[in-house]
Amino acid sequence: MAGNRRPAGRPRTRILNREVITSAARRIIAIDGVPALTMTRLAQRLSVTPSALYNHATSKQEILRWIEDSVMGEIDASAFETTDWHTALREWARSYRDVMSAHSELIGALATVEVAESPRTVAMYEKVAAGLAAGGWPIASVVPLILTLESFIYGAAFNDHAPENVYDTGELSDLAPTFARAVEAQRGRDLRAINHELFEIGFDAIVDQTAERAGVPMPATTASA
Amino acid sequence: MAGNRRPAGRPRTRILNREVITSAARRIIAIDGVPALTMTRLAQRLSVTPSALYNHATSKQEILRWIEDSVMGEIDASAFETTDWHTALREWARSYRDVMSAHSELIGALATVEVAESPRTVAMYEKVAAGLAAGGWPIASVVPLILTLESFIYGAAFNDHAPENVYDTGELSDLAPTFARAVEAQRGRDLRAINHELFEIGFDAIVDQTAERAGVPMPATTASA
DNA sequence: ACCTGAACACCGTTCAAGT
DNA sequence: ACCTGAACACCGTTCAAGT
Repeated sequence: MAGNRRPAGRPRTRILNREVITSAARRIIAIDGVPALTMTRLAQRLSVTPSALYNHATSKQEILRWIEDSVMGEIDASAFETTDWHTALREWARSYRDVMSAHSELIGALATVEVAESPRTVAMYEKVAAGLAAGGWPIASVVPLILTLESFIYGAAFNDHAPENVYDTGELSDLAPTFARAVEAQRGRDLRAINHELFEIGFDAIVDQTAERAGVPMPATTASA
Repeated sequence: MAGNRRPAGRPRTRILNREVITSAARRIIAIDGVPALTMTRLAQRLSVTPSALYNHATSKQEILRWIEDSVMGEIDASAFETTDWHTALREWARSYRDVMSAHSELIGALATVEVAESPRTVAMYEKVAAGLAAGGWPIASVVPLILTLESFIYGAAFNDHAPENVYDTGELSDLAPTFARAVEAQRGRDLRAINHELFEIGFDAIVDQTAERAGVPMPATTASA
């Protein structure tokens, strides 16, 4: 028995696991972006050979899924435990938007991945689903609502990421006089601020209409922080 | 003079250009997906050596931008020429959603690219901007409206692409009983149809609220095909 | 059980050499 | 002006060999 335990004083050398790999990978992405995440670079950060990683992950794709779950775990759905569903849903949506916005590089990779092996992601959805159900939403309307809001949230995160000059027409402005004028009218305005303002409008619009359609009454006291 | 012209009967061998490269690339993506688009594969399709492509495009990235412009050019904004802005905007949004949905693999790559060297994209935006301006929209509200709708459209296209089982919790369903039940309640229902229905709701909600805010009256006869 | 080191089949891109 | 062919510096992944 005792022979199986590592001798005292000898440093542990087996340090690779999902958690440690995920956080090293996220650090690389945070510093140098998604394209910088290579198996070689990741192995270097972990003081290990690239092939060693394959003892813990079956592929780079799997590591990307770990990262996704890790990011989704940052979304704050705790408001469902403390306030009415409408307020909680808004705070969740904002948090979701902010998290996705901060990791917009990943959106393309993340959006189509299944949720099956992603414990933190599933936990997040559970909080939302439970909160909505407790708030009077019929179970059959929960997924459609989440789907629609996610649509909007992903899109909003995209726009947050968009460079200031996405709409610059460059040499083509002669061909697009009205559009060029419309773009010019935004010059100097904070696109991000506009975007966030529009997010609130869109959120209210979607939730109000969906709730009405599902026959769900608004909570008595709707805070709108 | 005559000496510069290619001799009759000799086949032209210089056939590479933006158009021909773009369409070959799109065909590869259509058949085998985005990952299958490599410079080698593209060159093969064009009966040419990979390095030959670099006489026409400065990088693979540039070719991806050509593809983006080509895809955006398929969005139908012609309704602005024939009907009121509200109906036209809806038809444009549906077309945009359908085009993005059909090319959802590209969304991640496309969303952050500038519009500067993209003539068909700019032409599409011009139709929308001109139509809105003619319909009474203040020029300063045009870009914000487009931004918000694009948010929603991209998100909706994402959801169209989502596999049926995105929300399957797998072995984790014990940890997420309510969410698992909510997902189960959708089983057998056509997610795509639900998604399209919700798209209309979201669209109306966003446009109505944004128009009201901008002080734009609805057109007298709003068709809702 | 886990890591190394060599190898494999690819990538995108460059560049001298040809016509 | 445009294409070829060889080369370069990478990729992700596999696998026998070690401990």
